[in-house]
Amino acid sequence: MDSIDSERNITDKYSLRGKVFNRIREDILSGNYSNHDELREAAISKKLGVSRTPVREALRQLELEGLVTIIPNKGAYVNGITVKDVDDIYVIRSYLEGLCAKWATRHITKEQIEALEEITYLSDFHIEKEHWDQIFELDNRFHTTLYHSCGSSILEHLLTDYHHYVERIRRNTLSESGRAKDACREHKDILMAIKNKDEDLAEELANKHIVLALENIQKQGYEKLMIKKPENLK
Amino acid sequence: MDSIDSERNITDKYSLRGKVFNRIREDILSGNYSNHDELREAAISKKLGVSRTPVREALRQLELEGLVTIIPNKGAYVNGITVKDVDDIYVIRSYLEGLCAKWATRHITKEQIEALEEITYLSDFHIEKEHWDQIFELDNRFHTTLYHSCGSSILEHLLTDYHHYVERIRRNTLSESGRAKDACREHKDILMAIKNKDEDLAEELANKHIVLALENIQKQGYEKLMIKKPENLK
DNA sequence: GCAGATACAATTATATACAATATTTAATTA
DNA sequence: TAATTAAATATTGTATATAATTGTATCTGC
Repeated sequence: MDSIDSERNITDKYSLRGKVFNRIREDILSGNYSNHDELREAAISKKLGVSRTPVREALRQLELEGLVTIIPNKGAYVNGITVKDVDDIYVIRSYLEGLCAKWATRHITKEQIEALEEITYLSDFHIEKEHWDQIFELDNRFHTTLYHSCGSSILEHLLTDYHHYVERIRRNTLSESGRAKDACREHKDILMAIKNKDEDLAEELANKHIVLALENIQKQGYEKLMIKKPENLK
Repeated sequence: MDSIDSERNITDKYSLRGKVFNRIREDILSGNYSNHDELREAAISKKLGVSRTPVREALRQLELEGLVTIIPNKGAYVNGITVKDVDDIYVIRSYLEGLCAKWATRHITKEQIEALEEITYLSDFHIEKEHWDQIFELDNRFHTTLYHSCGSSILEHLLTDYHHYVERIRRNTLSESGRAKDACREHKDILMAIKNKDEDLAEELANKHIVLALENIQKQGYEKLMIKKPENLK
């Protein structure tokens, strides 16, 4: 049940192009395509029952996102996400989530703090019950709320992108290990530092939170995590 | 003479869409459009003498880049770059350029070091002669070479994007102040740290390099820097 | 004069048609 | 047979046509 709203913006929900974009993106990130696979417009449009136009637009966007490479007059090719990419993204995220927490300390509102408190509170409940979908959903909401509270649309945009990029792997780590409990503990610590207006501590803790997440992934081994999901594509 | 190659990839040079993309992007970044201006497909395609298709594809890409907001079935609107955006980008860059220098220390090749040495050497010459175009060009090359040498395509992609984003403002600071000389000095120090395999120092210096650049911008005042360029659009 | 309905104009969204380019296959020649 | 060229085929690039949506102005009834 991929229930979290993967949409990057309103467009995606209402336009064909948005749906095509999300679909191809999802297929790449979840491993339904292999690296360097050729993405033929006609084939995709036929498979999805639309014309080539929305497919083209989606491919162009995916190119900008870095998930697809387009060679003019030749074709579009999958830029699969490698193990090294995941490592790099986590390190980059560790820096930026730190910065985000720091800025959030300055800009966060009362309402946002309360939202974060509710999230961590609820997380405890679902972790106890091992409701993996809800745990993942809440983890997402914690981070995106924090991104929004930092007061920088630039940083929010960037972190949201990366967060999404490693969505699949994050979902797996949260459910297939004891990571969820630790993560929730770390969330609470970060939130406490923010509430105490200690921006340096908030930065340090948020940074460490991502470093620990990466270490957890590495401990589990990537093979298990980046496995192809046997989705029925019909 | 906007001579530096603004192309993000090969596509841009050969396809209409790429040209349209670069043109609109350039117009937004240089202030030829005002914030929240509506970008009508028909008008742009007519102005540039192409059909609506490549214009649409370009607008979709610019949406992903964050420079344009698209409201479904309504229109595309300019997301101008604000003073706060510039500040944020510089702070984000300071973190990431630091990380880049750190990684470069581990992954840089002999040839790349030599390229960087040549760049700083040449810079001295052109700074002496106040050849602003060449100075800017060399500054670009120093940074992009460093981005490439860090061994992470993800980080390279990201930094290249931001570098481009603030291109106009960077060009102005380098030419309208004594910043060029300082910047070159800092480049040399960073390079020296990398050569000495001191990754922590390299990170610190690269970080500081961007912080100083921002302080310089703030000292000059943004108004002067973000001024609309009176390009003749014909 | 105003609230709501309706028709019309403007604009985007998608589909289709056509053109340009690249790739493959087959034929031809040394 | 191997290499080269030419025709056929497939694929992308661009333009145009049609459908759907939104915004606006006008009209109607009160």
